[in-house]
Amino acid sequence: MLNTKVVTRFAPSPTGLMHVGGVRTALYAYLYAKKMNGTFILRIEDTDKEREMEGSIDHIMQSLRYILAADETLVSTDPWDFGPNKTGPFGSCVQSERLDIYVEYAQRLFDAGFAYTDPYTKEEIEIFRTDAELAKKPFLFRNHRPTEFSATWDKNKPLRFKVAHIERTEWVDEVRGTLSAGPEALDDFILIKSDGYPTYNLCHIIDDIEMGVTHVMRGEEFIASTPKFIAVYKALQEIFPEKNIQIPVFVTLPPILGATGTKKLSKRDGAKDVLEYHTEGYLPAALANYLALQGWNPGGEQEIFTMSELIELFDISRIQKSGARWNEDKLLWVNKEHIKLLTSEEQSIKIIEKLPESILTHTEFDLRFKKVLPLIIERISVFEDVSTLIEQGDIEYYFNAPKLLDKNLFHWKGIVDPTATVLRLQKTKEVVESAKSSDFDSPESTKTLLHDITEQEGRGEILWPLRTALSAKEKSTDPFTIMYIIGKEEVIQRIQNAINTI
RNA sequence: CGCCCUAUCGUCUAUCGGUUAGGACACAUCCUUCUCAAGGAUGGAAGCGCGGUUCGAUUCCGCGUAGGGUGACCA
Repeated sequence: MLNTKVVTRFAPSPTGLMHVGGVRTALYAYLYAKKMNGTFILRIEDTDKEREMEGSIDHIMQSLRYILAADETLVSTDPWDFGPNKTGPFGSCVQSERLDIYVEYAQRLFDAGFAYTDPYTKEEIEIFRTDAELAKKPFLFRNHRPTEFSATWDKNKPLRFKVAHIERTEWVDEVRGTLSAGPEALDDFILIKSDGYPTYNLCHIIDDIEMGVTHVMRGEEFIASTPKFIAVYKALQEIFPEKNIQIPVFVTLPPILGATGTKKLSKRDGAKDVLEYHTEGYLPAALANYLALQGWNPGGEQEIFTMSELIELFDISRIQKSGARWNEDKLLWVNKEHIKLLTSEEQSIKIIEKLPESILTHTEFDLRFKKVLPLIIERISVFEDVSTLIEQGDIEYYFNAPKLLDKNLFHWKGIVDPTATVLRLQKTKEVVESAKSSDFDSPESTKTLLHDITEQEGRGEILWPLRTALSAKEKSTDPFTIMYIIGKEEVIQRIQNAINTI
């Protein structure tokens, strides 16, 4: 009985910070696993001890926890079924803890004649390579393959895979269709380095087999080496017929291009550490939404999706072939749309945690905040924008009377006429003083309250100085809304302050 | 130099041989009784080129062209 359960994996090497390209690969693997009720594995490929970076594994885990927190059905804090902190039936998910397994496989490959000790030094190989280059010929190690092989594996030297059949390779990629490569793509490559560490080429295949991985999602940089991997699979199938080894389904993902240039996204192109998006207040659901659409789409015209919708709709056959350029403007828009999707409680929590004491301690805070919330929401794209609004004094005036008034700001269209401006403010104040409290029930009712005076005196003539008196800002929310928020008494006070200033 | 992949508005994309080639982001203009914001309306904007198959090609095929990947004791 064949086990048909889908198993996907994300297998980064801990050599630096995660950026959005890597996270998207993880996201697709996750979406597909969830859609198929399968298993998602986070595997750490840390066999290159020279390039490994301290703290990188932790950073990878944090990054995945951040973006996959978008999955509202997730109960655990860890989105992976198996990972560096959770071993599976196959053992550890960290390759450096699985070295024995690789050596065992390598020995079997050696015994079966699929691997041999590389007799050359690095320097000798380098000479072969430059010779080939000078002769304008492609370099193939197998042209220098020794004619006789030692009977025992010399572990002080690299172990090379011996390609059994030098021939054209053809395979099916779920995204690209039938792919093929000529025999030039096949060469003898290193399985185990002279330092005893196995290479990616060997480990990832063994792990995929041992972990039962059914679908391998990765970037197009791996297309070129796929014939080599297939050759290893074939050798292993021959050695271990009882294991019923299946070649996984290959799913090639298109590259994410930098905002400028034509190359794959890199740090040079402004690729940010994924956790920076966290710091900047991007919602996991928004980043997942945008990222999912960067190289895939379900057809149709909907653009905003929740994580469960993405899981529901995700479909390998609709993954894009060509690269997608990273567009931070659109990401910002997607985030804004997701902020709107939150409940007002969720929005409030995110905003309140950024507000200063001077606002939080206001006696009418709860009452006013409820009215202010939608005004803030329509002015932000990420929650971090709230901090900017605060710095610019765009929130303070909803709560506290402005302290510094610029007397030049009160004059409509810059026509400096203090007498006229004071007179209009005076008249406005009188209207407000005679108002009923119900006139402050909504922005519409305050507008009605001022209807007659604005008609008589002119809209700009009345509203500009009034709004300036209320907010002390050149640009702000309209006066009707501010009046509704702060109430009759405070409106009168602020107008009086303005009159006194002018 | 070899092997390989890709190609629709500025960007992300829809179309699965027949459409006035649609949507979104960005941009511009207008509306929304002052300024912003948000919202609405409108607009400009695309099938890389040449052949072939077909009654008909953005779509299928070939050749160019352009961009990209790969050819590590990296992954």
